Amino acid sequence: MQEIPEIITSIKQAAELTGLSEDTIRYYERVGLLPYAERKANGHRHYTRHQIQGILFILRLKATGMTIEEMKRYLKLSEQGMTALPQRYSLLEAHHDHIGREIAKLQETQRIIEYKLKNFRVLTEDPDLSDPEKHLTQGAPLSGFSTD
Amino acid sequence: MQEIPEIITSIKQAAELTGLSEDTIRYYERVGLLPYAERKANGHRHYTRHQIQGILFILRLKATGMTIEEMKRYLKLSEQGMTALPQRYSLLEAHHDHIGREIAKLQETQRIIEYKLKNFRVLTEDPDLSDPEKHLTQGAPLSGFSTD
DNA sequence: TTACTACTTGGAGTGTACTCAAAGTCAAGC
DNA sequence: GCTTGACTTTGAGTACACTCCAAGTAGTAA
Repeated sequence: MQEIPEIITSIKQAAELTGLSEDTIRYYERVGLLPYAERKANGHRHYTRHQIQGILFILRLKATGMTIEEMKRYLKLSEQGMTALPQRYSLLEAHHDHIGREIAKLQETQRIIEYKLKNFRVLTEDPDLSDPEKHLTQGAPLSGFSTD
Repeated sequence: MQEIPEIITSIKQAAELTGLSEDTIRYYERVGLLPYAERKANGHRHYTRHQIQGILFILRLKATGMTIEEMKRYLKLSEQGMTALPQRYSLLEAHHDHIGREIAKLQETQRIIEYKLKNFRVLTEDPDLSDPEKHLTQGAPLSGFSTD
């Protein structure tokens, strides 16, 4: 991660710091995920370090599968400060649980893939063995469709 | 999970067994993710247990973030049988790694959320504390944008 | 025979999240 | 003064994965 300067003087720089495209930053502003950015005399956007950190936090939420609308809801609650604390808490908690379930699903799929990879390895050690997916197809004929 | 019968006599039943909608099953067939399903005399689709298991495996891959095109690529390799084994292996391995990185990202986000939740709890125990997001904003003024 | 239900097809429409293009402004360098 | 480049805006277009719809057919039930 690079050092974020105190003031960010262009959308290009903001894009570089966040990894978003300039178009995406404008798009996020347009749909209300980002607040209307302040403009310089010539109309060009500029940002504070804090705003860039805000974008980076949004990207964290996004990476967890939050939609733009969900993120907007959360940010709106944040704007309301302490009064919306309980809502913010339960929203974050629900999202935490959601991520937990996501992780569990991914891990189970990883286990399936590991099992299949192990079978592939057996196959290459002893080239006379049959289809590595048999445990999934339960001996049914492949009929033009392979289940691995 | 319910028991899958040997033959599945309608798309409706296939939809029930897989959790997909009938439209989605037809869509998958249309785009080539599923092979052209056999038809009865009246033109209605029917399936074997094996084909349903194929759909269920596809759903596993899908759940890991594979696109339809990626799944098609993999299934195509599977059709080629043993000759494409090395390609299948490395494709699965790459996908396994991909999932691993996904999991790591999600876990990091979970840790961030846990940290924030902990701060929220401190707040409600002692209502005189300030913004729970301060560790993320590094004391910058909120300027209409909250980073949590 | 009529009604109803369950399917069929091809094609159009939807939601999400961008992504691109056109036309214009502004400041700097030659 | 002219060109170049970096931005601005609005609006249209794209990619993906469905989802819906209209028109038609086949089989069953009254």
